[in-house]
Amino acid sequence: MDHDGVLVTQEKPKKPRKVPDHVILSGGRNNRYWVLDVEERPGHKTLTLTCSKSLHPTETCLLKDGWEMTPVRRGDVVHLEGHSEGASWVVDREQGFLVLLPDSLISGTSISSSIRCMRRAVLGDMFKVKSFTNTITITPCLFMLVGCFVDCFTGLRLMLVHSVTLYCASSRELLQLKIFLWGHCLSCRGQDSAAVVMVTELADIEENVWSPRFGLKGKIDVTARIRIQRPRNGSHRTPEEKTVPLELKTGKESNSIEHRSQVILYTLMSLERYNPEAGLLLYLKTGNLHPVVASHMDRRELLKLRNTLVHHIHNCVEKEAERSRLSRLPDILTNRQTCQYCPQTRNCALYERISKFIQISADVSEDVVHDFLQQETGHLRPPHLSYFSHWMLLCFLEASTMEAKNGRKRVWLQTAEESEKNGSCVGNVQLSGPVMVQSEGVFLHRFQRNIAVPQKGLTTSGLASGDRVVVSDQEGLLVGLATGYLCEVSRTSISCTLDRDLSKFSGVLFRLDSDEGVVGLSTHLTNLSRLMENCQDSDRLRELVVDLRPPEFIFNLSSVLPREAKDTVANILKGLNKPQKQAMKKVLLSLDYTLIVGMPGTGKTTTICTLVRILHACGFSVLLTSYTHSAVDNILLKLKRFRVGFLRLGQGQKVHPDILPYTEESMRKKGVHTLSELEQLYNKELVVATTCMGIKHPIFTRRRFDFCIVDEASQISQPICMGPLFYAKKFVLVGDHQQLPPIVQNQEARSLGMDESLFKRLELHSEAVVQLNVQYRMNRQIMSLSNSLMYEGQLECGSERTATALLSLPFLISVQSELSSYSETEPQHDLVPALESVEQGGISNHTEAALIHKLLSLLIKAGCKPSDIGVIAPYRQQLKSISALLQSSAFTGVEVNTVDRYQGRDKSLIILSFVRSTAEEGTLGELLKDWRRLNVAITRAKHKLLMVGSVTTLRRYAPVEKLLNHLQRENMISFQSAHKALPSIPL
DNA sequence: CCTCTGCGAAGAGGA
Repeated sequence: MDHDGVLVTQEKPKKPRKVPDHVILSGGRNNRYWVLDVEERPGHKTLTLTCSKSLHPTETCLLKDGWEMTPVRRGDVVHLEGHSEGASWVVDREQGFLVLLPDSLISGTSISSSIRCMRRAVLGDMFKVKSFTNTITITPCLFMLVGCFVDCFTGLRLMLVHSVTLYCASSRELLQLKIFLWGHCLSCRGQDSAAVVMVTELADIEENVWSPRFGLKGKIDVTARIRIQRPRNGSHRTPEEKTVPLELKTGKESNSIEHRSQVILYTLMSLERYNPEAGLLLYLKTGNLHPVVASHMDRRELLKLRNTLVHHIHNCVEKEAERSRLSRLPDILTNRQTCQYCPQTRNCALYERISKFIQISADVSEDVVHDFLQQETGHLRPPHLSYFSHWMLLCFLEASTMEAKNGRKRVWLQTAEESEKNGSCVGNVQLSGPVMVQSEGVFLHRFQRNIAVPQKGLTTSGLASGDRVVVSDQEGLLVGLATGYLCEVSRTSISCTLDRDLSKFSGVLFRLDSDEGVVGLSTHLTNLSRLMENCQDSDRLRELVVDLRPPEFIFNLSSVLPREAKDTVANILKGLNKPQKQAMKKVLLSLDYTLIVGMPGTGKTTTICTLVRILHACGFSVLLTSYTHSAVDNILLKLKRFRVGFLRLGQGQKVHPDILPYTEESMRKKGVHTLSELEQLYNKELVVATTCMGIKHPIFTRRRFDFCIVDEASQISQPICMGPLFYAKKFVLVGDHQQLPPIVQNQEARSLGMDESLFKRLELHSEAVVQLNVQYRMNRQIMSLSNSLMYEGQLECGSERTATALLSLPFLISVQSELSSYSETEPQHDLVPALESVEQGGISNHTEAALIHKLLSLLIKAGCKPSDIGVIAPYRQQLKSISALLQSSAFTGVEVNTVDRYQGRDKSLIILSFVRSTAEEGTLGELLKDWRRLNVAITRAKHKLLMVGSVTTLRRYAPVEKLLNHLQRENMISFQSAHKALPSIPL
């Protein structure tokens, strides 16, 4: 503190910071200010702000009467409510609100749960705790019940004076609703008995509200229209009409501060829709209706809580001396009443243990806390705690990068026109035709462009079928009305399935925004937390994953093979090669786990399919998973041909059409009405298949499997990969750590090892590893590249036919003569520098693209089928510039894609464009530094591989350098100039 | 510098 009493909270010197690209600032109603400086004085705080990315002009905001406690920091984005005079705002007891990080929408229940324990609310945001009850439900929830009576009574004027009786058609249950006499504002409270409130209409049920103004979100049980009749001096005044949120509670009538706060928050969220000054709280057990008046004071205090909560959620990682670490959470509350039934006790204790572990211990050493920690985490040893905290940190780092990229805020901060330019939005559409109910809670909508506004077609919008979408109104008042999936995009209309029926908005102009990247890392965190649980499943997995206990095997196959299955198994094994058979044997003998290394082209899918068949024949149950839907379905498509039944879990939209009949969705359509029928469906098949993220399905609250198989395991991060493993006694991971690792966007997280898969971690136990090294894809020369780069000669051809297979080019000779004349006429062309260009969307190389175009023309002319050709590049932008040259119909069928996307696939002929070609000292990108990406790139071709790139630049990448050396040694580089090389394998 | 797939969700209620 200096002599003025100014407390400098930020580190001096104050460097003027640039506003990051992803931050959107604005003035006006949804204003977004960037905090340039925070000046604290006793009793108040002054912020220096700007809503312009150029950092001027600046404004100030004075925070006092408690607002100065808001944990706002330099570099935060805030929203201001109230008014300003001459660019200076005042937020105090009477007026104004400060909303910290308003684009992080916090749910009403999170805030109300923070009233008693802020720590619990923060933990609740990180860890989704699975409820202790059975989550398999068929019976409609309360809201469907209410929905039913809305159907029956909409339009009916209900005369509710003192009490009213409603019949609920679905349950034949009698609901008695006593309607309390109620005055709508505070001053009337004393004369409540004089006012009569009538609910005249139920305007909406389970309305979804996103309120970017207050940084809130929630679902409002009932939106009710009410009439307030206030007699005065015997004479009747005209009744007042109001629309208010009504919160239903089926439990005990507590009228608790949490319940009332929820209602107050709903009044804030719906401020822009109908500006309610109060809401209703209805307890169905007693039928009592409580009015909840939303005073400025209540709203103010709740928003302060929200600000504290959002601060903790956002600052879960802090940086010290260039190194990140987990931040401390709000203090532990040791109130037996509150803590006793808290669902977060384990995480609360875990977090305390790891924060002590990492930081200098705080003063908490009370016996109560000690006992609590002992009880919850006594079973964990230091390695467990450090695994947990390490991965928590990695996940938070990664989440922060994803958050920065998260485009959801564009839905309310950008106009539809602006978003359409990014190709992530379609604006100016309205409902066309009726809304169809597809199934429970799935409503099929069709939208059309508003004809009054002439615009380009919808197919160019960038939205494609299968995308997740959010529907909002065009004006930005009704944000996040519904979410769902796009089904079909045609030139004139768009259809999608939504979670709400929007038919009452006919005529309203909508915008549809793609809703990507909002998954977050809650599955990761929840899995990590689960790994630390004190229970059998978790203890065993923790031993294997964290302690790296060596896996055990038995030696006698006959003890696991049922006698009656022996012949079948022997029969199935016949089609396999040696290493594949070995893999089968190893899995059967394993007591813990097996790792199958599937080198390129070695028949991974076939192997897994066979493995499932064998396990099935032995009567073992199998949980079959992978990270992607397509990988899961690939195996199932093969499995389908044999007589192996299975149940496929997952969104129908994402499942392969041929697998659809096996999904839960289509099974349920055949008639599942009771809980036991549903259980039957879930238990019927020995084989269940889903993605790693699909494990929160209710089936897993009960069922356990003998084996869990995870395909693509080397591409899955540890916290996700372990998810399905909780549900099986033994597991099999299939992958190849020499191919692509899990994608990690955050640089620091990657450097701290987040891209190490479980497959790789466990690989140190070589006794658990079987290698599939016999491949049926590449011919001998192509295979030699990979062998010299990665596999040290381990890769073998499965047959002489594979080894010698060549591309057939029936018209080669005529093209050759043409080619030689071409070279003679334009020899200097190849000496033109082929420099890369850095554009908005990434890096590309137009010269390489042109060269590839030429190569393709020649090859196709020589008789190569376009569908046998794949063009790959590490950079997405390069695909665009190549595809742009391949518009002619002659090229239809040529598949242009990234290296990453080609993993697991092959083509007869592959042309690889390396793209990078910089002048001398240009910076090197990350992509080509990865050995594994290069390995994938060169192992996609069966018969011919053409690589196009600049040798001088590429030599700076260690992996490519090694490859080039090999090519040179083997005399495989056929052409080279100063700036360009065209290595190729002779035909 | 730039590779990309996952996913329902806020809130239900027991003391």
